[in-house]
Amino acid sequence: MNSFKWVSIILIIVLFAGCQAKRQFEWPKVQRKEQFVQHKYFALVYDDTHELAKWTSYSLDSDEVYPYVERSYNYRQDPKVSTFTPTYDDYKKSGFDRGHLIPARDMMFNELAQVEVNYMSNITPQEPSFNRGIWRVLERNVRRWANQYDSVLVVTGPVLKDSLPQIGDMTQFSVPESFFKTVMVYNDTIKSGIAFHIPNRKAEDSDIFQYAITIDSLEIITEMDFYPRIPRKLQYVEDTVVFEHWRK
DNA sequence: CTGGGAACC
DNA sequence: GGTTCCCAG
Repeated sequence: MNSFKWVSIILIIVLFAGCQAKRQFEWPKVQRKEQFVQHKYFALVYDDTHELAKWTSYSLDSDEVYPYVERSYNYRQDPKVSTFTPTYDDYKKSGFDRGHLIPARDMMFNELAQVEVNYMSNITPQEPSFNRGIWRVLERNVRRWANQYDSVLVVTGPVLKDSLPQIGDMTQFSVPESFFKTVMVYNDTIKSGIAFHIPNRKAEDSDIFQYAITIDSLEIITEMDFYPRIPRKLQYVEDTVVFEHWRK
């Protein structure tokens, strides 16, 4: 009886540790003092000086790409962000799109996902020609890769730095000069990563691969550690881009 | 909520 | 033409 009790406890600890490791693998390293928010379908860190998310992280599986619910335009305050975020009205007549970091289209597999994706913490000011142009093409490719590889891990964010231009009436927030996205395929068959760094303006080149870089290079630009739990032996996933894995 | 625009397949 | 980013009213 006693040994059964101990075996149970150890089993629970091992299972818990396993779950923790698996989940943590999905998002970048969280620094001290950062405001980390965990929703059901994605995680983010909110930057209170820029009043934007510093990064968002989610996984997209092939069976989530098919839309089951309608697209919502109900932009609400993120209940899990303790500080006040910019409002819907702050973007009115600003000349910028309310651009999603995690695409609304990727969270149409159920109602809660669609509610969460429209929280203002996931919204950033994007030049319309950027958001509706090359950014959308990149997002469409992410869905293609999710279908192709069953599941992808995606980290998306604005490149935040000092002295960005500010907009907003109620809440002042920064207008990023560029955005990034990392995509990681990590399963038993294939392990491969790619990053994109694209200016927040009409793209000179419509080919997304002109903006592709290694995850390592993006880590230098953003001063972030995107996949802190990746084993040392698999470092090539971050320091190389195998374009054949990503091109059609 | 409806209509329309732009970019890109 | 269809899809998917949106905005304005």
